[in-house]
Amino acid sequence: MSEATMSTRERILASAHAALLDGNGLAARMSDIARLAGVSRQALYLHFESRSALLIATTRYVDEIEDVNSRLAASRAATSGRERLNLFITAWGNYIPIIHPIARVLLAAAETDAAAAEAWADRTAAVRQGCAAAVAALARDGDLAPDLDERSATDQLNVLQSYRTWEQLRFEAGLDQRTYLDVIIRMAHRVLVRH
Amino acid sequence: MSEATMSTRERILASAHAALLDGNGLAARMSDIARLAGVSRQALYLHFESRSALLIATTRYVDEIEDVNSRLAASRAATSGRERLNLFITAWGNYIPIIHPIARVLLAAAETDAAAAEAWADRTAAVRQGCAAAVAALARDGDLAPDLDERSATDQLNVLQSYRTWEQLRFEAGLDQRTYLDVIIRMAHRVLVRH
DNA sequence: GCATACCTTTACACGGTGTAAATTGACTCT
DNA sequence: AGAGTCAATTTACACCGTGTAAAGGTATGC
Repeated sequence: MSEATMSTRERILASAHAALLDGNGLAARMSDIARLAGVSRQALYLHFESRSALLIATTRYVDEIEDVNSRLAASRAATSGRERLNLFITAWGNYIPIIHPIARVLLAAAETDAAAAEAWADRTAAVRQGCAAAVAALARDGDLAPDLDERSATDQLNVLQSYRTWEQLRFEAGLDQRTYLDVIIRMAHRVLVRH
Repeated sequence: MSEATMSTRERILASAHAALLDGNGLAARMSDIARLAGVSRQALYLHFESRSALLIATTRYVDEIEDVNSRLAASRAATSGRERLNLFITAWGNYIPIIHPIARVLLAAAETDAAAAEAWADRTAAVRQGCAAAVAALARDGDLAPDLDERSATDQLNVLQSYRTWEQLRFEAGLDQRTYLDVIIRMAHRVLVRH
């Protein structure tokens, strides 16, 4: 889809995405996005109610063009619970870097904007469901640590898989993506799997 | 120390603390803090360079009145590495709720303010040191999981002990403080300790 | 040839941070 | 008592970013 054939709305979304990816993420004011899209700042408000609404729409847009669903679908095909755990951690863990730049800003907006907070909550709920499914698969195989109920196991896996944990390990601890995945897989196994 | 005998600077810090504790944490604009301290908004700028500087000073102030140092000192007295791990997790885990309201806002400010970011980095570095010490004590006892080097073990403990992990388990997962501590202690043992 | 949809330009209100300058009041030093 | 100094006050304003408002332009379809 070339620039020219894209609808204005799509161009705005693509530009919001680019602005968020680009340089420190600080350059994503409404006027920056408008300039990138080749449109007036006011045109943004014709398509989106507010900055928050635009950010929320941008996450959905990226989910779509990066096809988050089929990425995660792979893990559902796994036969064993352990395998499913690995595949889910890998699939989600490799998607985090992709939505990170948008999520970062959406999360900041959620601090003051209720709609953004709710949009964020939706996303985390979806991830939690994936965690719950992986835990259920482990339990079905009898591989879940015997002192854990599924709910608590889900909480624990969810923390390991969280966006914030990724941020800390990648940026504060300085791990590369491959090492991050290794570390989380190791932690998840030790925490969740019977041994 | 009564209101009257406190220096203006102290009254400002106490008011900043109160404003941050109080109601959603949203009511901590410079003007709110000034009103609480019974002082003009401009007086705040006589004592602190900027809002960020005031937030940073407030964290130090709270660290002092809550005596974070002696709280953490307890864990250093432990004889075994395992005991030290437990004591450290408990001590820090019980301090997080106390600084949480301030840290929350400081962290938000760090998004755009370099000084705030650095102040935050200082704090996390201090916690990391505590993690490293606990890991070293485990290693000394031969209780560290054999597939871990101390650096990676410190990263992993640090993630479990992080402010963000606490936030997620307390507020997203809905655990109470006691359960949070139990969960983290369990995870830390399974992740770090040889078995 | 007219309506409609879409976008533009210009202008402004609002909230919050930060700066500037002139003024007041109290305390100290000699 | 008077000068100097320090802390705080009042008032006013600049700046930035979001969001609103209104009026004008242009292409497309009927």
